[in-house]
Amino acid sequence: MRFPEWIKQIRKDRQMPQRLLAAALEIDTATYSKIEKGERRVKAEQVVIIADTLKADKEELLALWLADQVTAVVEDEHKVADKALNIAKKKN
Amino acid sequence: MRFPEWIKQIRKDRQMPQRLLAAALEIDTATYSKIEKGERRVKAEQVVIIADTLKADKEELLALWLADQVTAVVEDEHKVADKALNIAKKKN
DNA sequence: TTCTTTTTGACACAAGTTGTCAAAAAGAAT
DNA sequence: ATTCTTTTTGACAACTTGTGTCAAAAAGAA
Repeated sequence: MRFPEWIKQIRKDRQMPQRLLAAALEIDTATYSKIEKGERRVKAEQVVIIADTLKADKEELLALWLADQVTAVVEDEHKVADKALNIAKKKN
Repeated sequence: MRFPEWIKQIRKDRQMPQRLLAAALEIDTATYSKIEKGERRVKAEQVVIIADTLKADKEELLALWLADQVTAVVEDEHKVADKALNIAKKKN
C-alpha cells in the first residue's frame, strides 16, 4: 500500500475528518484531500506532523513515505531498477 | 563513484573534449561542464546519448545514473533523521 | 432534505530548473 | 611567455513544476 492510501486508512480507523489533519498541517482541506489522493507531494516534516496527529508510528510512516519516493524515481526504469538498487545499497 | 565523475572519467579515457558531448546533447559546453560537476541534472534520454557518444555501456550508465537519483532521495531522508535527532536532543 | 465531508478544477504565486552568454581560469602546445 | 583550446564560473531570463486557495460540485451521513 502506498503512503496516501495508508494515511487515509489510518485516518478512517481513527474516525478523523480531513479537516483536523489540514489544520495540523496548516493547509486547507482541498490541499489535504489532494495529499490523500496522491496529487500533492508531502515533505518529510509533514509526514511527522501527520504521524503525530494520527498517533501513528512515525518510523513506519516515514519508511512508507520514503519507499514511495524511491518508487517514483525508478518506476519508469524497470529495466535498470534492480541494478541501480544494488548499487545504491552498496553505497549505504 | 557517482554518475558525473563517472562520465568525466570515461570521457577522459576516450580523450574527448566536452565540446563533443555538448554538441551531441545540443547544449553548450558551459551546461555540459555543469553536468560533469553535478550542477545540472541529466534526463534518461540524455544518458543514452552520452553513452552512445562515449561508446560506453548504456545499461551500466543508466543504472549508475538511476542509482544517483535513488541515493539523492535517501540522503534527503538522512537529513530529516538528523533534524529529528537534534530536536530529540534538545528535549533532553 | 439538510449538514458535513470530500473532491475537483481553475487560478495565481512561489520555487526550482534549465540553458545561454560572457568572461575568467586552467591546461596544452609551440 | 604567448597563443590556442578547453573547462569553469556567475549572472541572467525563460521555462517548468509545485503549492495552496477559492468556489463549487459531488458524495455521504443524519
